[in-house]
Amino acid sequence: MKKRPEITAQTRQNLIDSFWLLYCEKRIENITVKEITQKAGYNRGTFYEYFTDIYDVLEQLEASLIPSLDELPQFTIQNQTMGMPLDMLMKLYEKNSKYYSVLLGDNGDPGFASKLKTSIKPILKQELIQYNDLDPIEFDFILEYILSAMIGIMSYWFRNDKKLPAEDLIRLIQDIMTNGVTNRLLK
Amino acid sequence: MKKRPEITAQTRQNLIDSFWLLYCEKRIENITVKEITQKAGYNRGTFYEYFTDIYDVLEQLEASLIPSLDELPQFTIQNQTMGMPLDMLMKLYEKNSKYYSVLLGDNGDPGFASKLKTSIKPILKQELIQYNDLDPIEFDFILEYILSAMIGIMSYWFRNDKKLPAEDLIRLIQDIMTNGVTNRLLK
DNA sequence: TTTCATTATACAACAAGTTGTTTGATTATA
DNA sequence: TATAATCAAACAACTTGTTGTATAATGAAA
Repeated sequence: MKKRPEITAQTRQNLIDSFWLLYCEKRIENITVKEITQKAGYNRGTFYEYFTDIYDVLEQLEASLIPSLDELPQFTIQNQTMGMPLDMLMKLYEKNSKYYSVLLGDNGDPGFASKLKTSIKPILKQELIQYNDLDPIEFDFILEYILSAMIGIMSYWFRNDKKLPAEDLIRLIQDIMTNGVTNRLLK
Repeated sequence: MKKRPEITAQTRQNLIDSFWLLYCEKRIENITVKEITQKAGYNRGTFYEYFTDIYDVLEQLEASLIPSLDELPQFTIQNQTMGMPLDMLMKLYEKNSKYYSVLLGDNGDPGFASKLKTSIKPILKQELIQYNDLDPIEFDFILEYILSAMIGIMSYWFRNDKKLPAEDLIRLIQDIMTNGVTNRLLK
């Protein structure tokens, strides 16, 4: 198998691309193998040479979008001051916005947000753990809080065509994170 | 049709219940009408007397889980001090935890979180708008931030069998919201 | 270089299962 | 007894995953 990588890689990618076009339009459960292969110009059977089923396409695609530890921008308190994972997430999002805004949106995959959090948590943890003596459990909750908020607000930002200038958004989040949301809300 | 509401309401509920048992086990697209009606002890045709298709069941179920404006606990700055929507969401979640933890979980429906946010936002907005002079757009971002964080951390809490005592969780969130997350993280 | 067997790639056709609908028959209740 | 509620059976249309087959690129032998 796979003795002609240029060809199979191309076919694979064509199928993924067609899948993505459909995924942007409708829920995954309404996508058929027939549609994908027709759009890509292949026989339906060919699909099964590359994927076990439609969910396999999504999984493979998602896997390629989850940053591995070493390719994530290195994160230290020094270079990030307070920014926390803000920059990291921002860059990640920017780089893959085409996919992220859909996967993290209303018709996306709730599992993807989890995968993303899971991949980022260890990095933050490792760096932050030395600066506090929090109960590990409580620490996890705080991380979950931060990442949920960030992913939520970033998705909102992309969804709404970046109505707010990027600088304003960053300033806003940083302010909320350092001074609390209450102060900002109650003047 | 529907001249004997007691009976039809019961049937409807039985079908929804069976659907829910299956939904807790597997992805919605692998659920068949046959399975639902078999589990509930009805003929397959009966299903179509009540729902147009399987997604219709989920939609109807979700609709019953989204609080309407008037049934939401009234929220005022006075009685909530800083708590913001915390108590509100907490009670809502507690009341429907059986469904919320699944719908908001990894295999849930990403659209449900949106629906929930959309239903809560106006209430917060209405009450909070008078206490600040924020730019409306920025205001929306802050709301999105808060609700994403809250829903995220609450889901995490339920998913992990409430490892943290409820009081601790509430105190934690309130602290983060009033004093910022940074302070808590960096001792 | 040319030939030819190998095999990677893609295809067409298949059985099995689901969907949503329809028709007409059973219950049971009011 | 009239009819609401459910059931049984059958339907065409569609999707799925698999199997066996054709095409064409590859590389070793002549």
